[in-house]
Amino acid sequence: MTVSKTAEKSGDAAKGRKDVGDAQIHGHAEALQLGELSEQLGYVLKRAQLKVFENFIRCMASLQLTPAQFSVLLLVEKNPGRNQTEVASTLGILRPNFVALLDNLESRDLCARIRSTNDRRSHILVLTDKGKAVLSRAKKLVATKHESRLNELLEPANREALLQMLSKIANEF
Amino acid sequence: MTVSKTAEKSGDAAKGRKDVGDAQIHGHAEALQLGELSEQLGYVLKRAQLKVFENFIRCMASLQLTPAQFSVLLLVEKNPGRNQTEVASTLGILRPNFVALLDNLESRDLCARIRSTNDRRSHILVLTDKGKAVLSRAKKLVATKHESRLNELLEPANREALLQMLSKIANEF
DNA sequence: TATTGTTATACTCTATAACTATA
DNA sequence: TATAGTTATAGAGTATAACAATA
Repeated sequence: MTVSKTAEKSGDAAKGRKDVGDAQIHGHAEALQLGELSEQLGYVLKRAQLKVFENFIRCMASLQLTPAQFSVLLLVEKNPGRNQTEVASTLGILRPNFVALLDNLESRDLCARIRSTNDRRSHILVLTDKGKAVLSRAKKLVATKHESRLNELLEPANREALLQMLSKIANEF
Repeated sequence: MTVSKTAEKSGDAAKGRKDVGDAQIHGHAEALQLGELSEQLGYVLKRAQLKVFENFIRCMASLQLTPAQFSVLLLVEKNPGRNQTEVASTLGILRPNFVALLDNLESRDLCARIRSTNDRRSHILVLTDKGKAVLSRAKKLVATKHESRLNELLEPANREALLQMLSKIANEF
């Protein structure tokens, strides 16, 4: 919302000179001061989230899996036999919006809708063999390319603390 | 992307019973297992971010300020006299998308565009008196309603560590 | 009557190209 | 020629209402 994916240049910062004569003539080259913005949790959270998604998408380019698609595959693998409503609502996806997402995964033969015999209104979701194979490769990519990048930035203990705090916010805020 | 704003009920969890007979007949009532999803930084980050924005918007309802609008007011207050391109790009907002956002703030007399005398292509941005007053009230609302809520959840030291890790991710990932 | 999956639709955010006025 | 602000437009993501099939 506040933040886009490109446009990250952010100017070339003040080069340590005292006079601003150049800026007066040719325009300000100095980066703006973020001030209180850098203390705003929502702002920093949003920018961090965009960066992480961006990196995720880049790491998954060869498999063409978005974060949302990956989350569906993970959840269906862990909970085979659940219906669309259950899977969608667990992920916070509205049922109408889940249809196109599933159409995509199904058309790529990654997952399948099966009419439930108990309740013929329901579509039970399962991963196809190809879906399982792709998910397995996806997990490896996440581990070797995506998470490894994160581990360079944060200490393992910090990484765990970060996840725990974010979960707390997600669940209790 | 993976996550919507409503649809947060997430089922009423398993009630500690052993048999799943009821589920077999009337459908699964048990919550799905998140599994590896709860360890995915991107997933947790996104859900936390949505919760924080949701709360922010609720806290700001009386002033009708979105997170994006608040971030613009904060940045212009801290850096008066910069032009649209500078402010927008600092916030990661694309220039074309910044126009409507500014139109809105200007129509509410919160900020003003002033044609620069140095470079008549540029619009210098400043807060109006009303803009300063509204921003001041907004900051108080953020402190008393929004941040106070966060402080109930996290220890002050943890809050600072969280912000620092998120900044690191936002800037270096 | 209620629920599942679905369609249609609208609104917001984000992204790109191209115009205008200035430089 | 290049840049600032703007317009138009397209694409995601998200939201609500309503329908057919089934319970």
